[in-house]
Amino acid sequence: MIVTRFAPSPTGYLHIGGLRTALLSYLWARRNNGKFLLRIEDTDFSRNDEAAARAIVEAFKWVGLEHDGTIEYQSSRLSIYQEYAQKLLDSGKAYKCYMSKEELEALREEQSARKERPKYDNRYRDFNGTPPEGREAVIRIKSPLSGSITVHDGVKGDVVFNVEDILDDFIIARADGTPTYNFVVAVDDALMGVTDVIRGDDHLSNTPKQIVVYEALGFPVPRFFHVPMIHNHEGKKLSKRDGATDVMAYKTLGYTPEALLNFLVRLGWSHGDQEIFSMKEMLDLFDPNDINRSASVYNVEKLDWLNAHYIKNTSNDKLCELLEFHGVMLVSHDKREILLDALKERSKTLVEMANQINEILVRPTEFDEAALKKGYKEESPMILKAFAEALKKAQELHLPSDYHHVMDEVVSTLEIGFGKIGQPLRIALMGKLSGPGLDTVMAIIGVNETLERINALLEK
RNA sequence: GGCCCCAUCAUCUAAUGGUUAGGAUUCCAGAUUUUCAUUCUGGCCAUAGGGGUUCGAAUCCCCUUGGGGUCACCA
Repeated sequence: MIVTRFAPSPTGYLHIGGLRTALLSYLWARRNNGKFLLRIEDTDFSRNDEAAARAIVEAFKWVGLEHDGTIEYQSSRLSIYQEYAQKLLDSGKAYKCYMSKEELEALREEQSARKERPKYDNRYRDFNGTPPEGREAVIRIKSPLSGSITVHDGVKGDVVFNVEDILDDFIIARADGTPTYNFVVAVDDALMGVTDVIRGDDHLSNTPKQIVVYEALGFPVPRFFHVPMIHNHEGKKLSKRDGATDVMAYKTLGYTPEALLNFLVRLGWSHGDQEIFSMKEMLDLFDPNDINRSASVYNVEKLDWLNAHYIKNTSNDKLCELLEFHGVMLVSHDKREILLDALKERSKTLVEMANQINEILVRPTEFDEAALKKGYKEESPMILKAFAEALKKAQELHLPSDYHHVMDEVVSTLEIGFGKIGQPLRIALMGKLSGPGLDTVMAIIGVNETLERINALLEK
């Protein structure tokens, strides 16, 4: 069975890069009828934040990712880590180190001065004398002193690290007894039965340390997939300054989860020329072994295009529901279908769509100056009056085509071009020169409102 | 700086060692639309540089350059 996990540290919200690795882990687990677990890495109590975990779950819920089992909090697993640290102590694979932070600091400075790699000097590795008084010990694990460690990575291939270059006897438990990251990650992944670790490639250089832990404890080493980072326009790691990095911000901005997930799955992964992936297609096709080796730049232009695509292909019922979040209530509107059919073709985001709906439903309070100058001519009032009269005489106006009919009549009796009536009418209805078809707008707001809006412009 | 990773259009990417280096987004032009948007058609744009290996290299090897990541009693 394939077991994957997403293991964020609770920093306040779900990051867009985190959502990507979560998605990939989720897809791979589901595709194999495996399990996708969620673990909150909160061993650093000074940064612990309850609400952050809830924020992550909320974001998962929004995009539709479901994790299996209960959420594991590392802060509630402390006794487990202590137990395994003790095991290593007992078997002589770890030891207590009484060096103070100050001594460590001094050692590092010396080493840097000599242009050496800062590194613990193993002074307590084989210590069995009496410990110095009043010192709390940290626990260090015995790392190999020579040779190399190879990470077999499904994305990067085999990556060989020279032990002398990167390792020392690193700390697995602090002086206050709390365990450190590289230790707990390995212990938890092993205990939770994780078989495939899919995570950002910023963790690649940590992996040898985790392998040291796996091996010391006799745990099997999982498969690793280190997914390249998402970069910003400057080519740096994505940060808050680069716009929306909080997943929930995308909801506020009017993106659909489908578009966002589709966008993220195509960063660093592809399947031929295919751009549109439903969740089912992702589940059928995604394989972490196909992930690209290189980083990709985060660029929302394609997300906009995808979002427009998904809006166009969403049912009106569903759109209605989604638009409520953006303050638009349409359930009881009798021309709902006409309205949504017209606007779903022309909106990149739900926010845009909501705005366009309001532009139609709410009578314009002012008329755009430039539009008046360009589209409201001397003869315009006469034409609008004629159109208003024709509207009053007409019977049974319901569909856009009914209104179009009336426009056609007026245009041919007055022997004018369509633009002569279209531009002033557009200003009357919308207050500006752009927008959906006039016949559609009139069908939505009805005859009375249309006449009122024409009057409002004439009286101006 | 040490170590590690990476390198195809502006961006996301495709190409069993043999293709006029393909698709998508953006951008530009045309068509459609009373307008704007949509849609459709077309166009611009790439193998970082230098050496090898090979009949043949985007693809394999080496070097250079550029970029990124990581080096804690953070995660």
